[in-house]
Amino acid sequence: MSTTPAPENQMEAIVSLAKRRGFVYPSSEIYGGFNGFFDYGPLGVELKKNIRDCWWNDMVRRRDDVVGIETSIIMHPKVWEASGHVAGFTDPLVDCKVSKQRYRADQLFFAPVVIDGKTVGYVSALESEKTAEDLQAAAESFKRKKGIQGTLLPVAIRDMTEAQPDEIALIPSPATGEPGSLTEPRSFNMMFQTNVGAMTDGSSVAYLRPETAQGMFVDFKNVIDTTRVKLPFGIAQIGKSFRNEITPRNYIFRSREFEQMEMEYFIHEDADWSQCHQEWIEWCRQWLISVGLPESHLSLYAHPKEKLAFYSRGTVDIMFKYPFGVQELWGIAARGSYDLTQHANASGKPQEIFDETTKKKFVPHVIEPAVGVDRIFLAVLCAGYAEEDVTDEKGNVEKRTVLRLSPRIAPVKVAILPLLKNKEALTNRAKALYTKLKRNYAVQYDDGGAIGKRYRRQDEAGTPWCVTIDFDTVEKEGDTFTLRERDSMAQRRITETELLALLAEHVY
RNA sequence: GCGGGUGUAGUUUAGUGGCAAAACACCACUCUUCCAAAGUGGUUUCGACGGUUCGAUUCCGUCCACCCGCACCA
Repeated sequence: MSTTPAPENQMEAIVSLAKRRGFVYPSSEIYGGFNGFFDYGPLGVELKKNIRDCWWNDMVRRRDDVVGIETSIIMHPKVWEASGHVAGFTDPLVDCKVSKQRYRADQLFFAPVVIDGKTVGYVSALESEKTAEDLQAAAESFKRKKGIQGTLLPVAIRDMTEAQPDEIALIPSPATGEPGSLTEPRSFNMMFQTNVGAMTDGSSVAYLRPETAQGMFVDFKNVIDTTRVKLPFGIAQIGKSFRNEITPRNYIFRSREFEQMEMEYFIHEDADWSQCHQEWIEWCRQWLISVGLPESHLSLYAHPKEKLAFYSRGTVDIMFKYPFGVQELWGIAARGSYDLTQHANASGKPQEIFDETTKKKFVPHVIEPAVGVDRIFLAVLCAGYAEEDVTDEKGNVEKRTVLRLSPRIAPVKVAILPLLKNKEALTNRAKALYTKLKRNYAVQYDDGGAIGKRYRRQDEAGTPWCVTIDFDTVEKEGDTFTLRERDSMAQRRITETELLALLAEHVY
């Protein structure tokens, strides 16, 4: 019988296991932790590296039409002006301290109520089709209620980004109608700033990249000039990105420093982008399945047209059912020629390709599958985590915690276990096998404690197979070991040749 | 950023204004012929800072972190 912990406890159990076994630690923990940042421990770094390697192998090396690059994390500040991040990543927000409502400052409007040339108060309104009328009506109502005589001037509308500090306390909250509860507009540009060089004035400001994608666009010309790629082709990159998230949440799901795997697939301007988009969505879905995510936990979400960024022709997210809800895992966006055009305009360097048939130059369009390594990491942990009730020979029921990770990404592929550690014949054979296997695979040698305990220890680490060197190995013909499978706990005898074949088949 | 909750060992949790504990884990030794065996020994803890107090892990304050809800997530 298998039991799954209730959803409200599952994240806790996973976080606890991840810490206990050395997958994920809170960042800077001895200083009390640091919100939005995480460290990956010895098992975690292996798992993460395997996720990256699988993606790189499948996306770059095993394809003829995708090449890889690695661009710098800090790029010329103009990159982010051209991409729209300097302007678009800023969202000044205003809070109402009484109602706890939060407003975008540029969508919250106000006006002074001016009677006989004297400002007697303020009115406010949210952005709508008739903001001006609303404010005018509010001003008239204000005048009536206060019983002030005189001539009311037409209201002069401004939004909260233009409010003077001494005005903010006088502007009523749209929620309560009373002044005094609104905060100053706070700017939340999500790009981390730093300074390059010795000077720290405005001229030296640079940004930590909030996405790796711009590297592919900025190096587009370099790649087509120095390699033999022909449309359609992709440029891929894996690397760290940084976003100063207002509220990091859900463990490593939304953190301030994270790792992206992005690919920009460039196609002819006349190509059927919709079909290409669909093909990449399916490719990504199959890839997720290939690293062990159950199809049942995956779903697609097409962004509604009216919510798309103006340059986007369509964005589909592959969603994953996390314990805390169905959340975005992999976004596949059709971005048209927006990015290359932006950089062409900003840099003055055309980003074009020559079409031999039409003898015309054009800017390619792009399909962008973008995924976070950390989100896949969390997904495989959540999907693989299980607690089972197992009954032993005496009828005792015990809990088994197991991490069902695909052999492709499991941090340890095989554990080599001598049945007993005080019998040299066993340990010598085990060490020889260990030495041989570790040249090509991540393997562990473990002779500590009883065999059952070692099996369970490997279960928690997600090791798909254990190989036990027993007396039959060294005393009987055939040099066979016990192969114990993590998921079924089944055992069978296997030769070294068969073990190598098993690994070659499942670890790729 | 707001409201609520929570911080004690690697993990899960007891407990107290006066020597800080248990289980599991981990390490060592003995033992052990296939699913968290047994014995002995051992390492490790009151999130940080300040206040009250003769004395604070405990009470108070501030901060930090984590969880839940709201808001936010070009």
